[in-house]
Amino acid sequence: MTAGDTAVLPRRADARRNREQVLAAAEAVFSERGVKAPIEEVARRAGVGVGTVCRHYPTKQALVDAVVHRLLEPLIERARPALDATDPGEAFRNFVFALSDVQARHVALAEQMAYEIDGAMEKGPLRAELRTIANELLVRAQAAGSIRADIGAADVSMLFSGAAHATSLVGEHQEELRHRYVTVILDGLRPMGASALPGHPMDYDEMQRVKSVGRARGGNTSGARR
Amino acid sequence: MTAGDTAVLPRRADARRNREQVLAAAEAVFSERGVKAPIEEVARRAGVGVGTVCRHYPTKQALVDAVVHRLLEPLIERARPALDATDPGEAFRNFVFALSDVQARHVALAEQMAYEIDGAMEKGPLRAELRTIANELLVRAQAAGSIRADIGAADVSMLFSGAAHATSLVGEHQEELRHRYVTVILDGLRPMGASALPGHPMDYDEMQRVKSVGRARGGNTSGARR
DNA sequence: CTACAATCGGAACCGTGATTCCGTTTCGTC
DNA sequence: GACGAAACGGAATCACGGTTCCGATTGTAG
Repeated sequence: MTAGDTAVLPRRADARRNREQVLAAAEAVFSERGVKAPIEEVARRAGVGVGTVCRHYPTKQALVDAVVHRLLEPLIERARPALDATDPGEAFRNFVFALSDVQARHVALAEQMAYEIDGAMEKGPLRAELRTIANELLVRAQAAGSIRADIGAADVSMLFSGAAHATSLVGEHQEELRHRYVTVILDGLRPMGASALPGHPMDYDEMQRVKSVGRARGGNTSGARR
Repeated sequence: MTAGDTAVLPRRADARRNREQVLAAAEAVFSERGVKAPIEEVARRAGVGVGTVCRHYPTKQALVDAVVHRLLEPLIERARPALDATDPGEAFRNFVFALSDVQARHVALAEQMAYEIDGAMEKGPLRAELRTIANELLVRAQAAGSIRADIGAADVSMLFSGAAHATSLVGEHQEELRHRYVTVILDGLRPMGASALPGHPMDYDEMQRVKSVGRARGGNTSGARR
């Protein structure tokens, strides 16, 4: 089930227990204080020493990856059945809400990973599957006329991850706010009376390409230097 | 005019020149590599030593603040006349595009500042003015029936800063993408056939309050720990 | 119960980056 | 052109956080 802990599992029972506690602690700490939270904090929360954390996850990045993996899994479980839904528009909207919930819990993670180390971008079969599903849901919703046609799956990702990111900065009402903004964006994605958009629909492959350009030299390649 | 360099200006000509060069370099470096870029990089780009940078801006945060200040100023210049525009809806839309351009150039900065050190949140009279203008533009657009009524100025900020953030992760087509997403969100903000939103319109004062709650203890106060 | 290997805890080590210090250089005045 | 103060550069200092190491501890097979 947990295909992510590809590393050989510890032999001893207490080790396995600790490994799990560390992962849980990391998830909590990272969503509260962001990925920048020191490992020592994770260790303390897990009730173990730093040495233990570092033995189980030899590098901080490895720990981050593991946490992300753990967040993605349930999302996919929830999303897969949506492919058989009767109303594609409804299915898409539900998925988007679910996605934004997860993203909101680990914006800091996703971000770091997305444009810094990249990390699980290609590695994760989970990520690939998530994308496939998201794409499928979008296309069906578009075919059903529930979503404007001039939008790609990557556009959707960005729009909603942006909303998740924005709300992650506040302390209270996060959930409510996020849903508020997701709703607004969904309204903007309806086909009726949609304004003309500059550019063209962006799919995941192109986003990938376009991101790597950015990573090569900083981040802002468009526009001239001042 | 430059009310931000509140620190006593250097007496000597070359010092003033350097100060300016440092600021320009910082703006460039920060938008390219993010606020995390080392001071030494800024110094190199400005063609001065680190010591010089640190003398002019005694702390890195001070440097960041100064850069933000410099970005806000022209935006306000552009926004003020919009208050007299004939079409409030159009004025609002224009302002939003302008705002998103600036935000996109310093997401990293704004972010850092907004939820970490907070910094200029109350200090900056510029920020206050920007808010006032933004709020006014929104209210007028709503009164004119161009924008849905169940939205507050802080909602608008968050939505668009989210869009800016999302696009900041890519390397190419930033400008185009950002406008793409801003357009989608603006479509979502139209009154016609708007979906019901959870929660209530959020203004800047409440956002302020709600953010400080978050800062007190990490960031995720909503929902129980796992 | 014992012995051994797997684990653990946390101190020591290392690299990175902000800040400080001080001998040297440059500006502005007389 | 000479002098004193202002500013400079960059090496030294300091703080912080990830990673490594090793003596102490603990689970488990026999």
